[in-house]
Amino acid sequence: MEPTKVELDILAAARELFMEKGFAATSTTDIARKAGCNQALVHYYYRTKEKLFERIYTDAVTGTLSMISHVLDEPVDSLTMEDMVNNVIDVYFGTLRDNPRLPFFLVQELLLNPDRREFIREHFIHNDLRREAYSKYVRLVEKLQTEGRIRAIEPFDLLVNVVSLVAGTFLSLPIYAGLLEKTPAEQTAYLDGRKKEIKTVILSRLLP
Amino acid sequence: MEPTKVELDILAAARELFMEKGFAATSTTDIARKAGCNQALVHYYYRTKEKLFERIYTDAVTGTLSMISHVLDEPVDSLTMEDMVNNVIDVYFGTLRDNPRLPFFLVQELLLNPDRREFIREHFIHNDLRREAYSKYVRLVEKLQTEGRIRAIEPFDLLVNVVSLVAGTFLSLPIYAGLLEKTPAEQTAYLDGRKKEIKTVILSRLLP
DNA sequence: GTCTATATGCTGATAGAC
DNA sequence: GTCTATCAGCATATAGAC
Repeated sequence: MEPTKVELDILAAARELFMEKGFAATSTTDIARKAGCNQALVHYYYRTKEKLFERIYTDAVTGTLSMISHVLDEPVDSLTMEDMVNNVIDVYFGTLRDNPRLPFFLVQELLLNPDRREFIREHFIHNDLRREAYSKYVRLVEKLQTEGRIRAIEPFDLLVNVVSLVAGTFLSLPIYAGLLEKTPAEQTAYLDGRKKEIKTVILSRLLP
Repeated sequence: MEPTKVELDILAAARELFMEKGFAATSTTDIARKAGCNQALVHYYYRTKEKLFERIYTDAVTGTLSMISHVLDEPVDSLTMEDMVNNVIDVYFGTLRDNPRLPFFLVQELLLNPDRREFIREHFIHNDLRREAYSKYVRLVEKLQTEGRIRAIEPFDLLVNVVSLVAGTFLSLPIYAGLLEKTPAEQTAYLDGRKKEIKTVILSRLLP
């Protein structure tokens, strides 16, 4: 059955509020107000606040994974390491520019609610899309290493490095922007500077 | 006046719970139960949950800053860049090993509650201890750069790089340990591996 | 200082009219 | 499908006995 307009509005409102204030601090009344409907409708469509959250969480995970998977599908033989690193960081940055709180949201709710871990394990760790994307990625890194195009590195380490640096940049953005009172133009300049710096860091680590 | 034992127990219980579940999901009843006293006592000593939180937050910020400041006081002329990077990362890792959720906690509550930003601004951005530590740090980086011991880099970028990589490691630990079902020994090995990798990354970026 | 009792308000969730 | 009305439960915070 086709989802109602209100149904989608509730989903969108909930996503924004969960990202903004976290699961615990968001009430179904907040969600209804933002969606422009009655509080009872939130429960009519999604039954519980928990189920609504799970829907949003899995959507976010799936979206992130398909984004990553897509980047890894690009051919690599004709590209320099510089181009490859550029592509990956550009795509990652582009995605987060539209949704800066996403990595924080994903980690946050994983850390805060132990009851939620089992759920996340099933939908993330045992996720076919993720398994496929990750083994594809590992094969690529090992190939580049065998060909002598990059220095020795554990694929998992490289992944954590990139994710940490990019996510850390977006986490530091509200500190930089909010606390140091920077203009939007300065924020964009900050992100561009960080992007360039991260490329330098990763290339310095990888190149022989 | 000397603080009571119960007063300190409440503070410790609140700190653990805020770090574990976040501000919103922690109730003063939880805190009282963990501290082994009555719920009314929490309010008797700290009046509101918010004030109790602010106390814990400033303590955490001050502790982190004095740790950083202390590392920067070490003499640098007789040290190689390798030694310097080793020292900083070792100290940073050591601190977080005892308190892995600290960086997450600090960022989390800054992001989630806009009302809290003004408070954090006063106690963090305009904090004398922080100003002193940061300008000390900037002078050090500029000195090393002038002497040609490191490549050109913005001091703020280097800071964000190190913090992102180390914090990212501890954020990825519960994912690595909790979701992938790793033993404590494997977790220690993971942290040691990450520490070595981060030193490699930072040195690759810095050395000419 | 420490307790019990309680006030007041908001929460998630449901029942039932339309 | 959408609303109003309402439930039981828990939250923070305080009053007042001891």
